[in-house]
Amino acid sequence: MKELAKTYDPSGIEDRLYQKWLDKKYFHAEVDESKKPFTIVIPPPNITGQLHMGHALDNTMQDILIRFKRMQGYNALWQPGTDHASIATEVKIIEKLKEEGISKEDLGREGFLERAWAWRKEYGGRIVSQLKKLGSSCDWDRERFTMDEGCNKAVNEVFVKMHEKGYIYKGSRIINWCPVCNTSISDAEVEYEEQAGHFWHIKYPILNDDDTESGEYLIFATTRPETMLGDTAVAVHPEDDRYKHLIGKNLMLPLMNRKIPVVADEYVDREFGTGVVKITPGHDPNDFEVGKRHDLPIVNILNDDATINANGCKYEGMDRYEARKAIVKELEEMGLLVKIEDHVHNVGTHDRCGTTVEPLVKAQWFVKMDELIKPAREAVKNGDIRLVPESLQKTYFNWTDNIRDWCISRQLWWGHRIPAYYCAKCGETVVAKTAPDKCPKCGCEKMDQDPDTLDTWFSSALWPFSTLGWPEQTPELKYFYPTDVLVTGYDIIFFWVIRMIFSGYEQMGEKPFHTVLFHGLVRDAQGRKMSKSLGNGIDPLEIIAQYGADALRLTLVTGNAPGNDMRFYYEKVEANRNFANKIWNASRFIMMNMEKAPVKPDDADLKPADKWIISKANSLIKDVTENMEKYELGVAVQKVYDFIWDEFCDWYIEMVKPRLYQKDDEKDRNAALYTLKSVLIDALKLLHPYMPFVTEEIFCNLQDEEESIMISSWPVYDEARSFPAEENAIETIKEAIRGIRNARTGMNVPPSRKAQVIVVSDMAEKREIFNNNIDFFKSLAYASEVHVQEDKSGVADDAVSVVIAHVNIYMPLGELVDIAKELERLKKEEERLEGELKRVNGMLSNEKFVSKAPEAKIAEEKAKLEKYSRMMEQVKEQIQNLSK
RNA sequence: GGGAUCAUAGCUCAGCUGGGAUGAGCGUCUGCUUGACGUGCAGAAGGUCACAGGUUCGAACCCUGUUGGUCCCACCA
Repeated sequence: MKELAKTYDPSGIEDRLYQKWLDKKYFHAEVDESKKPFTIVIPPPNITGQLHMGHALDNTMQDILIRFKRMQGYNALWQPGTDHASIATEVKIIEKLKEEGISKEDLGREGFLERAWAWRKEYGGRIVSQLKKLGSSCDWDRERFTMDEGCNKAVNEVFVKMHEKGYIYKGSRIINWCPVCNTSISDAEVEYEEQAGHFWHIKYPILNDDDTESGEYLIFATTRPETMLGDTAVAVHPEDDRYKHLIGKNLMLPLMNRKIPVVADEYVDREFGTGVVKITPGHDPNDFEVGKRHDLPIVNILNDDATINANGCKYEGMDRYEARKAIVKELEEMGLLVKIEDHVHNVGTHDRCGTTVEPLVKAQWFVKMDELIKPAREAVKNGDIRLVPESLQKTYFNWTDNIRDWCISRQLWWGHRIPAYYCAKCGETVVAKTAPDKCPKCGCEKMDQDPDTLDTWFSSALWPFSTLGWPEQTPELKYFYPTDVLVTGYDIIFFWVIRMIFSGYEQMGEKPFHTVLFHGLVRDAQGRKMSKSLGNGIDPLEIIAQYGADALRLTLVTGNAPGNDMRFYYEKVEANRNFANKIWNASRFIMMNMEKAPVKPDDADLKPADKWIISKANSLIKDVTENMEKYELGVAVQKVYDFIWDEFCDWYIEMVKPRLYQKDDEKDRNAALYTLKSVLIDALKLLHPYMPFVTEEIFCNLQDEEESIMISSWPVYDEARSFPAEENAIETIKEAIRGIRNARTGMNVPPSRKAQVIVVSDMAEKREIFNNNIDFFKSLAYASEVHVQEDKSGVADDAVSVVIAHVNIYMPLGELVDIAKELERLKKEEERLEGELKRVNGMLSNEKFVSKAPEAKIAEEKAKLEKYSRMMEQVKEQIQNLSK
C-alpha cells in the first residue's frame, strides 16, 4: 500500500491531476444518443479579464453541477469560451496605443483591428488558464470566442433575419452617449449615481405679441443650465391657472436670442418647483417626448466629446462644464439668475468608465422589443424557465414589463460590424449577410458598410446556440440544445439572461435553458464590494497558491443561500483547508492499516458500528443528491462535511480502532477495513464535485485499479443498506459515552485515569446493545473494565452516575468524587429534565393539541414523556443516595 | 416614488417552505504528546431568533405594521 504525506499539500498535486484529466479527455463530450445530455454554457469571461472572486464563484458552481451530472451518467458538456467585450477591450487597446503615442485614428480601422487581434492572441488566453487553476472541467476542445467566424455568422444571420421581420430598425432617437468612449450605449449600461449638484433658478423674459419684452418672466429651475442653448420651448401644465394665459405666447431665450414658445403638456408636474419646465428635446429623454408631441425643433448643442458645437454660438468649443459656468455667470450679469440651491440628484454614468453620459439624438440601430419580449416573459411566468432563487422573478418581470427598445449600434471598431451597406450615390440601405456588389436601386457599385459595430451583448445573447454551431444544423445543436442550467450573477440578469431567453425563443423557437441559477456578489470581510479603486480585491489565484483550489471552492459555496451576497474570510478558507487535511489524514490512517485490499464481507460479518456508518452514509447519499438536484449546493456539501468530520472521523474511526489493532480475528478486521474504505469512497464521491483535487488524489491512492474519481459513478441510495436498528443502538452508545466524558470532565478526571464502568438496565435489549459494542465502548468511555448488569448490585452509593434513557451508568471514581460537586451536577440534570417534562406535559395536557396535532407528533411526544419521566426517577434516586 | 432582500451565539452566516435552537465555522474558556491529523481530540460558556400585533393546538419560519441595513428599478425639470 502507498503511503501518504502527513499533511495535505495541494501545490503540485493540483496541476498534475488537472493535466491528467486533460490528457485522458475526461472533460470532452461527444454527441452520443445513447446517453442523456447535460449542458452548461459558460458565461464567457472578457478577454481583458483577470480571474476575480466573482468568476471563481460562478465557475465553481458550474463545475460542481457538471461534475455531479457527469458522475450521474449524463453526457455532460460544459461549453467554454470568451467574450470580445467590445468597449472594455477597445479602451484597453487605446490606452496601450496612447503609451506608444499613437491614437486609433492614426492606425486606421484596419490597423487598429490588427492590433486588437494581436492583443487578443496575447492576453485572451490568460483568463482561460486561470479557470483551469480552479479545476474547471470545461470541454476546452470546444472553446469558442464571441467574435470567431461561427459567432460572426450567427450574428449576421440574426441581424438580417430580424431586420427583415422589422425587429431591427435604424432611427434617430435620443440615446445615451459616452463622451469619453465616444459611443452610444444602451439603457442597461447607464448606472445612476447620487451626486451633489445645484439647482439653478433661472428666468426667461416673456414676449408680447409684437416680440417686445413684456417685462414679465417665467421662472424655473434646472440642474444642467448649459442645456439651455438647446432649449426650444418652455412647458407648463395645461390646467395650471398660474400660467394658462401664457400658453402659446413666446419667450426670449437669453444668450441665444431665440424666440421659443410656451407649450402646455401634461408631463409637467404643477406641484414641483414653479411648475415650469424648460424643454431641450435634443438632450433630455422626457423633453424629447414633449418635443415630439409639440413638433418642436431639436437642437443638438454637443459635439461627440461633449464640447459645445456650432449651435452653441459663442460657447462653441467649450467643455460642457466650462460652458455651464460661463452661462451661469452671464445669466447672473443679465439679472436672469434668480438663485442657486444645493441639490443632490442622480446622474447617469457609463458603467465602464464612470463618465457622465449625455443624452443626445443620433441615428442608431435598435431592436424593437415589445413583441420579442413576450415569449421570454411567458416562459418564466409559466415555469418553462425556472429562476433560482424565485424571488428574482420580480426583478425579471419589472424589466420585461417596462422594456424599451435596445440600442445596439456602437461607434467602436472592435466588435461585429453591422451588416448594413449604404449606396454612395443614392443612399439606399441594404442589409445583407454578405456585402452587395452594387446598389439594387441605382446600380452604383460603391456600397459602404455601416462603420458601427454591435453591442457586445448582441453576440452574447446568441451564445447558447451559436457555440453549438448555429446557424448550421449541427449534431451538437440538435443534441445539446436547449442547454440545462445557466449559472450567473444577478447583476447581469438584464444585460444577458433576458436577452439570451428572447433570442433563444426567436431564433431556435425554444428556450436556451430550463433553469437559471443565480449567485450573489463576493464581498470583502467588511461587506464591501471588491473593487479596483478600493484595492480590497482578493486574488483567487493567490488563495489557490496558498490554500489550494479545493479550499477556495468550498469556501465560495458554503454558508450561503442562492442569490445572496457573501463575505470572504481568510479564516474560512483556512478552515476548509483544514478539512482537506482532515480527509487526507483519515485516508492516510486507513491506508496505514491496509496491508492489502480488503474483500467485501457478508452482512452477517458486519458489526453494529459498521452497519451504523453504512446506514448513515446511505441516507447521506440520498440527502446530498436531493439537495444538489434542488441546487442547494451549500446545504449539500455541509452535510458531507459533517458526515466526514463528525460521524466518520470522530466516531467511526475511533470505534473501529480496537478491531484494527488486534490480529486474532482477521475476518472482523477485514470487515472493519472494508467498511472504512467503502464508506470513505462514497463520501469522497459526494465531495468530488466540490473538492475535485483532494478527492481524486486520495481515490487513486486508496485503490490502485481505479483510474479516476471524476468518471466513477455517483453513489445511489440503496434500501438494503439502511439499518435503523443499528443506527439506534449506536446512538445509544454515543449518548452514554458523551455522558461519561462529560461527567469525567466535570470531576476533572484525566483521560489517562481509567475507571470501572457499570452499565445497569432492566431492559434486556439495552443490555444487549452495550454487550454487543463493548469493544469500543470500553476505550471511548475510558473504562478499565465494563460490567453490564440488570440491577445495581455491587455499585457503591457514591459512584458517579450518568443517566440516559432506561440506562444508568456508574463509575466508582473513589477519592476523585466530590459529593457536593456531583450533587450539583445531578441537580442541574434534574432541572433540565424538569424543563423537558414541563414542555412535554404542557403539550400533551393541551386538549386542542391532542385533538388537532398529527398522530405521529403526539406519539413522539408521548414517547418523550415516558423517557424523561424514567430519567427523572433515576436522577432523583441518585440524588437521594448521595444525600444520605 | 415602486420593488426586492436582510435582521438568529462575540463575528460571519445556515436553518430543508410551521412541531423542542443537541445549528455551523471562526473567536473565547478548560483539559489532552489517546500508535491519521495540534491544520488535531474531548469538554464548556454564549441566543427572550430586530420590535409590535395577528393566524394556529403550536411561529425564527405564514400575515400585517414598525424600526434599521443593503440592493435593484424609475427619476420631477
